[in-house]
Amino acid sequence: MHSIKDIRQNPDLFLENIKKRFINIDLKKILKLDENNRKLIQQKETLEKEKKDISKKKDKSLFEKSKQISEKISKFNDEQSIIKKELESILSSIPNIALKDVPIGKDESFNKEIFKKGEIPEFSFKPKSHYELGEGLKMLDFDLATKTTGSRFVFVKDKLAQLERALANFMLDTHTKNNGYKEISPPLMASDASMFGTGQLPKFENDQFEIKFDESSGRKFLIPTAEVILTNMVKEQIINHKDLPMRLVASTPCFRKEAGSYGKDTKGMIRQHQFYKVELVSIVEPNQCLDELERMTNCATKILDDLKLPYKKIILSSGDMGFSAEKTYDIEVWLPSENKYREISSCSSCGTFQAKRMKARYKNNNNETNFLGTLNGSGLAVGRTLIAVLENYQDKDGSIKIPNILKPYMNNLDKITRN
RNA sequence: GGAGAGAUGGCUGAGCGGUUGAAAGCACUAGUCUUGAAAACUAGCAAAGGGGCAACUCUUUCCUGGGUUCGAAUCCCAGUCUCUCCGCCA
Repeated sequence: MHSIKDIRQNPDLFLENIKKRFINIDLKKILKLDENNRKLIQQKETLEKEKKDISKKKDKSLFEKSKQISEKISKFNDEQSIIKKELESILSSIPNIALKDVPIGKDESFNKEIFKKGEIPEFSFKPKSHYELGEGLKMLDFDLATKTTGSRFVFVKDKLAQLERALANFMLDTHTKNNGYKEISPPLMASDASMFGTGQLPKFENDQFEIKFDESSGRKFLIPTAEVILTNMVKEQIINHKDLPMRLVASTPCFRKEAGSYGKDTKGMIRQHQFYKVELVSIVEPNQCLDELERMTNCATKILDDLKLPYKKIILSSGDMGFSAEKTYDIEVWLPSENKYREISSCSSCGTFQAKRMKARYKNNNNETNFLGTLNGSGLAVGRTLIAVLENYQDKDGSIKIPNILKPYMNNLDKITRN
């Protein structure tokens, strides 16, 4: 959320930044609302002062006047709160501003590659897709999921289920032991306020699964990513700078409607309503955001290095970035069957954008209270990593070699073959 | 599901109709002392918003929303959340 103060003080800069995002914002309307809002506040405060003075004097002859003032105040109050609400609703649906080094462009075609790494495997045969491999092994079952649940779900069975768990555990171990992240096992549902805090609400409500509770309780949503719940751990708090940075990692299921992607990736488990993801979240002083983003991205790519999976790192263009991000790196892993790279991680700095929505602050060493910086990144998407392992480690007979680093997690199994 | 208790500043915790933005303690910051540190002492220390070039000043805020009153952290109503005990249950 952008603060109206910043917009008021520097409308041109703001307008320019908004253009980079290729969205329409009626800046004039915002400024007009702000002006009216402040005018009403002034009028209201003058009356409030008057009223306060009367009650301090305790002069009975003025009591009647004070009553009249109260009525006037409540009129101004009503008027002002309407304007304030409108102003806030506009402000809350404006995305974060892209940083200077973010390539400008309206969609993913303007994303820029930073580097490629790893050896693309050569096959003496035509490499199969992960779902052909998984179904061949009888360890991925999409039809069964359709029967029990519906489309975009999958049963992972037997050794592949174990492999999926091995991947998540390997990632968690790496991030906790080597990268300084604290492991969290969080709730998988979040309140509407938390969803607002990280930016899923109000604009992207259609992508979220809402859970029906008893009528008296507040709205709750299945988390689309652990980012929501981990980031909101500092919501409405004032953190001591000595406790920063906070680095959190969680392996959780994620739930997404994928509303806007009908017909996209309908085959296989690339795009599911439910998938496991190991998520990294960092809470830092705002001036540390960019350094932390590099660090976090390195933590993510290290997993791929260890798994010996080929990947490339790209920086997203201004138009392709998520709502809350000011700068985003995507990591894309090589999928032989598609003969291209596919997203497996996305690491973003959100600057103070989410913190302002969450009212998450910290005291710096001058004892001043400021908004925190927040970052999030996948480290990595477990389901897609499973896909990448299947496809990159496949043999001609449809069996899957186990990456060396995962063997301790797989009882030293070398290979997954059909039973 | 039944019966109670509570929600106050970064934290703990007083206040229960009138300079209370709010005692006290802890934490934090600065200073004195010390070779340094600790301890002790002294001082400072809430947030949001408005006005002003600024010094500064005004308003709001004691869970949320209503109400009573000239005046509410304090009284009344509704709601949310938390805790304790009993029951039920993974």
